Amino acid sequence: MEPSRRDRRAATLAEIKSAARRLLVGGGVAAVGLRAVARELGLTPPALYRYFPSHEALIGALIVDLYDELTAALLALQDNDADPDLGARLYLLANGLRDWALAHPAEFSLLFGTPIPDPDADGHEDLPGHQAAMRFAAVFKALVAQVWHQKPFPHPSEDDLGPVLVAQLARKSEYFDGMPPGAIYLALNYWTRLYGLICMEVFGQLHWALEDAGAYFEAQLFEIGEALGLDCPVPE
Amino acid sequence: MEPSRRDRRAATLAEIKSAARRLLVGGGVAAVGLRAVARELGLTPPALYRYFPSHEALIGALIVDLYDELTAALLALQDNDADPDLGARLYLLANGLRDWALAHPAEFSLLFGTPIPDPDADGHEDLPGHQAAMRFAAVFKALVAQVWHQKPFPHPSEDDLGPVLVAQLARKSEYFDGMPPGAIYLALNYWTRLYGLICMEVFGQLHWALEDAGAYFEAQLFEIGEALGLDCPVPE
DNA sequence: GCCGCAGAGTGAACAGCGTTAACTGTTAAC
DNA sequence: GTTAACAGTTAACGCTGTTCACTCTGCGGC
Repeated sequence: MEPSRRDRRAATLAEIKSAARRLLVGGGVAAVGLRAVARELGLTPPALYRYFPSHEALIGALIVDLYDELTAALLALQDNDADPDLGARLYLLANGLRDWALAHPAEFSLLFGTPIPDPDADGHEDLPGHQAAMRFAAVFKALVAQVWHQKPFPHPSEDDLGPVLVAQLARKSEYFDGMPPGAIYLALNYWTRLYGLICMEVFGQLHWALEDAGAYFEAQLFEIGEALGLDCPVPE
Repeated sequence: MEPSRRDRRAATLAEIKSAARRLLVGGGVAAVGLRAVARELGLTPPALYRYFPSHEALIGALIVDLYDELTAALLALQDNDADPDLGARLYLLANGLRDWALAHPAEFSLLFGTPIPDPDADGHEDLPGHQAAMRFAAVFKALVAQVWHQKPFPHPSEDDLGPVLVAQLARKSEYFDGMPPGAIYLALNYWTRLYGLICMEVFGQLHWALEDAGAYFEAQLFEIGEALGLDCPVPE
């Protein structure tokens, strides 16, 4: 059976994204040019406009794909190792993110590197990457919420945080499956520190102090896990 | 007295960098083009090659200037408010960095946003921005070291950190004015968390959770200051 | 079974980019 | 007063994303 017209279109579309990614890992975002992609699969630049309305759209599609791939990888990691201990699962997740980032620095840079300051644009919530990013974030959020609901961890009181911060955190209580502001604060801390740490390592900003940040990351992971009331496994 | 030849050269050089910065704040790094700068001061693009050997060099000079400006601003902040309490000074410094970042997001992005993964280049230590960045970092380092030497804060033992991490940290003991690995670890934490936090806020990655990260930053600053044994002033 | 139309792809072109080369004035120095 | 360095220009090259007009191919409707 010959490939139908739609199949052929889907196939070349996949080829385009494949070539784009190959260029990405080879030379960073800057190397993913319209002409370079076209050159890669032996056709002329305007031909790509049959598949993407612009260069930016191509990059956007690439971003979505990468987010989904990362999300799937993390979910698979969770499923494969069905440890009943949620702390161990969170530990696995955090390490999985770091491993992915270190194994795919170019892709990680595209996803998490300087996502444009975006001054005060309101309608920036429906740009392609945003939903995929939310799906990715939801993986961590879900697990942290599970941890909370299994064994609520000690968290700062509302008096400690102050009314302004509490009001903002409380607004996210629904999203965090009913967690109280103090617990959301700790969840936010977890993400903030994990994210910051991985970014700094991948982007080489820790290099001046530590040539191999692995041990430091491990120690930090233990610290931030502790804040969530779980004694993370430190597998020597 | 007429301006000498050297003065004129210095003047246009300053004009170039001024125009470059104007474009930077107006439209981000991408807006700082050779032709755009030339257009800004009414001359042709090749004329700029009398002042900078390449576009990259121009950006590099801009980076150095911005680092120095930021460093000077932080030092001035320290001098103006000569609080003898080192904790208060560190608090002031951290807040000063955040204020500068929020007031100059485009400049901050240029300095701290995704500084190229830079795979395994060895000779990247002498690129223009690096020394300026080190001078900037030294401001924080010096103050933290002062804090330590005034009143050594409790720090994790070498057994807690593990031999691998301790070995790496110990290598920086000289740079950190003789602080022990455990204390350097906490100093590194301070910088890591402060830096990560500000980046996330400026780059809008906290926006999904907090529309105004000020209160959150304040709370975090208190936390990370606590780790250095200082009870940070929580004003009002 | 032929027609027609949508889709895929091409070639030429445009505007903008960083950069280079050859050239023209001005200006300071010996 | 001559000379040489300097600031600046014009023209051009190769690169980028993008558009337009065009061709060719193959599937669907009559």
